[in-house]
Amino acid sequence: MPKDTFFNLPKEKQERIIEAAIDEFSIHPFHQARVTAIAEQAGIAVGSFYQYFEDKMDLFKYLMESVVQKKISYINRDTMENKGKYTFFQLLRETFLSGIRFAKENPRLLPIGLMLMNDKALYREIFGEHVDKGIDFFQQLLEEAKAQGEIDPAIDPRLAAHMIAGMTFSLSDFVYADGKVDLDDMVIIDQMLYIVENGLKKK
Amino acid sequence: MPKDTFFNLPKEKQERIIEAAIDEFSIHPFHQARVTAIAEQAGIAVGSFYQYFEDKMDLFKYLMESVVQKKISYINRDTMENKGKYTFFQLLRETFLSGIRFAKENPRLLPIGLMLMNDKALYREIFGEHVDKGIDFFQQLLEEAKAQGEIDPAIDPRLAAHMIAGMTFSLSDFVYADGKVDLDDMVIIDQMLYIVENGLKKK
Amino acid sequence: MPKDTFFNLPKEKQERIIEAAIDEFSIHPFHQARVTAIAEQAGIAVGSFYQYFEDKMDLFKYLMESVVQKKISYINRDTMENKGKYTFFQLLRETFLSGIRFAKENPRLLPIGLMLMNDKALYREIFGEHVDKGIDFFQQLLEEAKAQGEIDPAIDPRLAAHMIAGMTFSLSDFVYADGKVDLDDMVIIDQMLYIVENGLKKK
Amino acid sequence: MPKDTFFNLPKEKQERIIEAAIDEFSIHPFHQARVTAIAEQAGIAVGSFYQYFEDKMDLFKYLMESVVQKKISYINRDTMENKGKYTFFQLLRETFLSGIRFAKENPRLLPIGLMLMNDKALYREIFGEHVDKGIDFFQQLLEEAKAQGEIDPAIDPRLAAHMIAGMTFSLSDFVYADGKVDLDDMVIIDQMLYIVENGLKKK
DNA sequence: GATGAATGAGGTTTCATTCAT
DNA sequence: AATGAATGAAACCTCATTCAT
Repeated sequence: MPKDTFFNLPKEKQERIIEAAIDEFSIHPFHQARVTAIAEQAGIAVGSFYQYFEDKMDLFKYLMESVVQKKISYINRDTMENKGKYTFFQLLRETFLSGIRFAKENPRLLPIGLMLMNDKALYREIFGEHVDKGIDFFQQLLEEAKAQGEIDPAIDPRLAAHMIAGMTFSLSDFVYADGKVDLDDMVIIDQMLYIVENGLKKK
Repeated sequence: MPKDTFFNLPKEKQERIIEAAIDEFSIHPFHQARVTAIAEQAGIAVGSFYQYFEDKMDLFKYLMESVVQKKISYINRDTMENKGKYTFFQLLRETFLSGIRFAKENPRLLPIGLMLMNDKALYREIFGEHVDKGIDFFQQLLEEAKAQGEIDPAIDPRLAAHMIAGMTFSLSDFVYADGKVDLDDMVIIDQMLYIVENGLKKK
Repeated sequence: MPKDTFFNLPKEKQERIIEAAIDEFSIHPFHQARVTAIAEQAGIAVGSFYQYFEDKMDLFKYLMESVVQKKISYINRDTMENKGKYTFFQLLRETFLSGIRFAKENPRLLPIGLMLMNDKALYREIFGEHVDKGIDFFQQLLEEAKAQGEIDPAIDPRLAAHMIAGMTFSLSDFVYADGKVDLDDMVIIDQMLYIVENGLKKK
Repeated sequence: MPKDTFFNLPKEKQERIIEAAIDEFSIHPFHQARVTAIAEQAGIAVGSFYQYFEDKMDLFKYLMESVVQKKISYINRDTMENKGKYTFFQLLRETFLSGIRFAKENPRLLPIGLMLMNDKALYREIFGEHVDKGIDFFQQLLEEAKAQGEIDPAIDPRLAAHMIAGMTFSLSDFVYADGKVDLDDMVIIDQMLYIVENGLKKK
């Protein structure tokens, strides 16, 4: 956790530091990211950095937790409130939509998350043992949907959850990284869902 | 490229070095991986390392290119020869199967690939600007299949290619990392294909 | 020398700062002692510290000089006033007694003094070139006693002074640090003096 | 323990490094001593330092253990072999003599030992919990001598041991630090012993 | 070719001191 | 006077790479 001194800073300065950190961490994996670079970019002295944060890891953890919070809030805000009213595929649509919006509005966060995902040692240090929450989330949705008869009974929910979770990565990646795309978001989502829906729904 | 001295080494020694490198790079991201550790593990002197390779990057590039070659060869060997005889979904099945076999037989390569995937600066240094070959590959298959009328004409091939490429990651991940699985590989593949096929095929 | 601002402080606050300093310096050698820790412990801001003292050394010097003053006053108060009435060995007894009382009442000062004693560079910076005052003190007493015929004429006063000064260290150390002791202070002193007296007195 | 690389070095280079270390540690307390200064003085690169030693503490521990070994060897060589033939006071004389010779021949080691003595935390890290061996040594000698009837039965051996151990410090200090001395070593020793003997021996 | 010691740039972190309020 | 954030010079230590044998 950042020290109080950090939170006492004017919002604008907090922003600058966080932005600088995101810049650095989105280009370099954790161990390669340099505190000096962050401080420089943020326009503060290295010493100041250590007034605000315990150490490099402290900032990184804070960043990661913020990202998770932020991402969850994106989804929750739009989607979860109306969970009851939606069919599984409608929920999925909302979730994808949130995911895309998040990716578009925070493009540099994605690589950081991905790097973290693939440095198991680091991941564990930050989130502990528990595996990807996203997969669990989709699995539960799928099980409920299956119980409701929305989903083809032949389908294994955990496997399908893995696939869908993977797709959200592809999706984000697709939207912001692939230069060749000219479809607009809605169309992309609808295309994806069309495929997924046909793939999963009860016939 | 490794120096001639490396290729003049007895195969057995080459192997030992490559294995040691894979060990190290599969645990640590490139910049965190230590030349000394590789040399130690391989049972050679650090000085020798620099007789064989220009520097750390030289070895890493070589490794990555080998992996790509190896992965392609896995797929080619079993699949591509019979490309003409298969339907798209049969080809996909073969491809997935090869992918799983590759992942199972070379489990330590996966994390290396993933780390690389997400360190854009590094990725570019090694593979240049060109994006993921896998996506291009699936896109081409899909376009051909669409032309043959196997695929729902409403589907955008590039998007679908992205999704499928993403799935191969999920797949590998699922197969060897998710402790909860007790399905055997064949069943997993069939389940996945069942979903994909329903999602994509012409109705 | 502390600045005027320090002496203008309410006594209670001065005390708090001095106590905090003693705490810190008795645990860590000078260079290891942290100004921040002292300020924290004293409940003042770091900035304030520098309103009161030129720098860390300024406080330390002041502390050391106070200690010397205090120690001398301990001895003087009880002993020196009656210097004329006592024999050398009685004086010595009083001095030892004062020393023990001082050590018991100010246990944290001892380690500071010892550390200082052994960091010659520091010692010189604080007390200049002049050597241990304690030795001079005992030497003078001894010379007077020798003149009075109390002391064995074969004895070299400076050497004996060194020995006695050394003993005061052992004594303090013995009294408050050696767990195995169960003699009470008086007995210890008397034992020591018994030895010293037999060693020195004219036969 | 230094690494093998250190012991594989030519003796001359080992010497140079040890000398440089003694230089630095005899001027500055452990935490203030700079690895860079040692390396510079020894004419090696900082990196090399870390090829030879685990870290600064590693070198320091090695140094301290060497000192203890060396000091013990000084005493043993001359004294302990003939332990049976000597009276207590003769043994003491030999011990003092060894002590002085050691101090004269290794003048810079003394301050290091003293600094260590007074940084309890450090002392414990290096020698563990066990208290000053010197005191135990003298205590045992005293008890044996008391049993033999050499020592005044009124004397408490532990207290006397403390005093004598303290004297060895004063002694070393006296010999090499006090500019005013012009007595030669033998005379000093004899003077001291004269006092001690009169103080302790049975009447 | 093989070895492993030697090198030194570079990274993180600490902390005395200054500064602005 | 009081505050506590800001500063930046060091310090320790790592490790890719070079060098000498």
